[in-house]
Amino acid sequence: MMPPEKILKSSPRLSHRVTLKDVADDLGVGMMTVSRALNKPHLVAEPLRTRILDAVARTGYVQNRAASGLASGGVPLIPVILPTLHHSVYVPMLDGLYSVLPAAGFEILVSCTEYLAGTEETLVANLLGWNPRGIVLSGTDHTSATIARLKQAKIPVIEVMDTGGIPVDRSVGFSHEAVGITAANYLAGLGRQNIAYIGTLAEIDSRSIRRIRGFQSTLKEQGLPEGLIQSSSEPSSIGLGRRLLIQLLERQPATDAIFFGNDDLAAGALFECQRRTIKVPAQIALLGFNDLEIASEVTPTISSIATPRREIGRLAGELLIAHFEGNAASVQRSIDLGFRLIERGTTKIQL
Amino acid sequence: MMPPEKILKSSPRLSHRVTLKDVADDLGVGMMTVSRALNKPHLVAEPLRTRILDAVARTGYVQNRAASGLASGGVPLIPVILPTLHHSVYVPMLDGLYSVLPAAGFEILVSCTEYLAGTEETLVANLLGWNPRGIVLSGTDHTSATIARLKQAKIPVIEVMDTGGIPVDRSVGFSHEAVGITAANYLAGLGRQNIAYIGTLAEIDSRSIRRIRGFQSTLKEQGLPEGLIQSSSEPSSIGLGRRLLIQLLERQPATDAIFFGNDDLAAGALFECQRRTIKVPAQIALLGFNDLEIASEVTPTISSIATPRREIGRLAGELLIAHFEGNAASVQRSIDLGFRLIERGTTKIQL
DNA sequence: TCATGAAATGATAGCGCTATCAAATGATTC
DNA sequence: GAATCATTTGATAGCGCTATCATTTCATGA
Repeated sequence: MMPPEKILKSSPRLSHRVTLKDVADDLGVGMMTVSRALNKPHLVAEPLRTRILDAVARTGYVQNRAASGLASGGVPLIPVILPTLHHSVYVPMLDGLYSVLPAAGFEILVSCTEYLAGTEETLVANLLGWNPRGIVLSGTDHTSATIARLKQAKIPVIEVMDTGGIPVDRSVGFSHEAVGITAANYLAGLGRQNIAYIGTLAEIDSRSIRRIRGFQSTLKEQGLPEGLIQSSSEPSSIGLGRRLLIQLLERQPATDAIFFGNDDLAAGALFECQRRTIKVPAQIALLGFNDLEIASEVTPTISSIATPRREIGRLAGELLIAHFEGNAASVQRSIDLGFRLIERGTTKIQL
Repeated sequence: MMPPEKILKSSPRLSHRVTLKDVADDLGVGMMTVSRALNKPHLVAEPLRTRILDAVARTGYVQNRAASGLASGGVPLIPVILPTLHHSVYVPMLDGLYSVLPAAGFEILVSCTEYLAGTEETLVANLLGWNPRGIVLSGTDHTSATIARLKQAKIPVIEVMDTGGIPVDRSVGFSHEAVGITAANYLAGLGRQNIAYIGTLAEIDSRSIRRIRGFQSTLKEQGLPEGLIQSSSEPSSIGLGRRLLIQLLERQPATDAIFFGNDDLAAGALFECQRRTIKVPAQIALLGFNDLEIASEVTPTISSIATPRREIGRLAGELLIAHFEGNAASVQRSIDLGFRLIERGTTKIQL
């Protein structure tokens, strides 16, 4: 009688996928050679390499990323945590990242916090579970648990869009406080007396807070009354700009200049002014932020503060790559790419 | 003399991360118990479970997703492939997915093809390498290699935004051809004679092609001249709408109605009409598509065809979950959620 | 009292890949 | 022709986790 066969423990498989071994056996070569032909082609001699790549194409083999990531101790992945995709502010930043990272072999994984407190902490923990090679976050305000985790991960961390705090590792952006200062100085310089701010999350979002801080302190310096803040926790949109303008004018009908947290808000306010036949800029000057497309397409065109979002993304990507190539040490921790005030029709009578 | 010690092969580690074993040893329990406490808490008795969760929090343990995915034969991940994030058309669809998938334990991984041919094929291959539990694609046009891979993966595939082709597995969307028919019938019904189409990627994007097909065939039925098509390969934007209008009017100054491939194009065209003091809708009627926010915020408001993008995303997510729970068999393969024409100021004089 | 089985926990074997080292092969030099 | 070295390929041991089965514990009833 035969001895009882040892029953093989079978691990689950969603379906029998073609594995490295299948390809290797098919050609009668070692698994490592196939692995090399795919990952480090220069280490495999020409005739074999071609045969292997053919076999890969023929069998439809796809690398199992989980296995690869486990074996090599990390995944060529860069998670990017954004506040939201509901307005297009962060898309150019993503473009910047996409313009350099994929070419260097990194995949980008986009996630959004939707400005919800605590979301970032969970996201960071989850994303670090992938063992990514680096990570990109928005802003420099994070819970201490998040900061601890990021430091523990020992991977490059790039915080984008803001240079206002102390970076965990490196930051690339611009100073929101300086934006607030520039806006207030500019509007005050136009001779405006009652300068207000319309934005979202004025007390929650740290970038808004910094902008408002710079704005208020400058108004004070200029001997002007403290600016009214009209804010909402809704995401920024044209309609919201319209509604916040209505609310603001109820509180302070004498308002003669407004700085906005985003151009879509400014556009909404402009539309509402036009509806009410309030003359812009004669009666109220409007200054937007971010230089979104809509600002230069409406009539009158909306003055705005242009932010180098695409460049921020690109530089963030380049810093990561520099880090992986081992020459990042010399770079300063916080890189300020500045911003640019663009004077258009809503603050200046166009000839 | 001691025998030469076998030198342990060391695998690389980006940094010593806390592992399951660390947590287990710390508490003097088995690894499986810790794993269970995290993944199937009901299988671990109360006092121990709490101790384990405490230890996890204390040590900052994060599950290694690659190891977990490898061991369990798949990752609770749903990749979503979109055409682009450069306009906000697809964001509500994402919202819909986010409203159901994370609650059911799935992570969402967003990627974009940017309408580049071949990108989708590469993306699908890469993404399937994660062994995801399901996948969401835009549209029903894919290369045969992509279709083959998707079928081979044996996971649910949901194609969203379009019901025009034969789905690989299931599709949720609406008929772009019906949109074109509705638009043409509506504008013809207003008595317009020279009806044109302004859009992007008119010959490349299959959804545009289908819309145009329905549009042209309906004009023909109505005994109207073939509609002029003014198209560009740039991404849709306000400025592009303005430029395409200029080009169109050069080709055919008698144009009295235009159907647009997206509302931002319609807005740009409206702005250009206003600049040229062309009366809208008296001289030219404008009909947009997608009912983006800008359509209802400009003056006159832009008539548009509203598409149920959020619902499409939500339903796609629900179909996936139904599949995982084993009760998807009864659902029809292609679900048409329809669309709605919204009559506003650019096609109808408002009282 | 002891069988009986449910509930809780643990030991073990891979998942599919890559790092590492060993071996084989070929090229080069004296 | 042998020694030396670079190039190419292969065998093996994990990476950290979970599925599976084995074991232990404990309540239950005859």
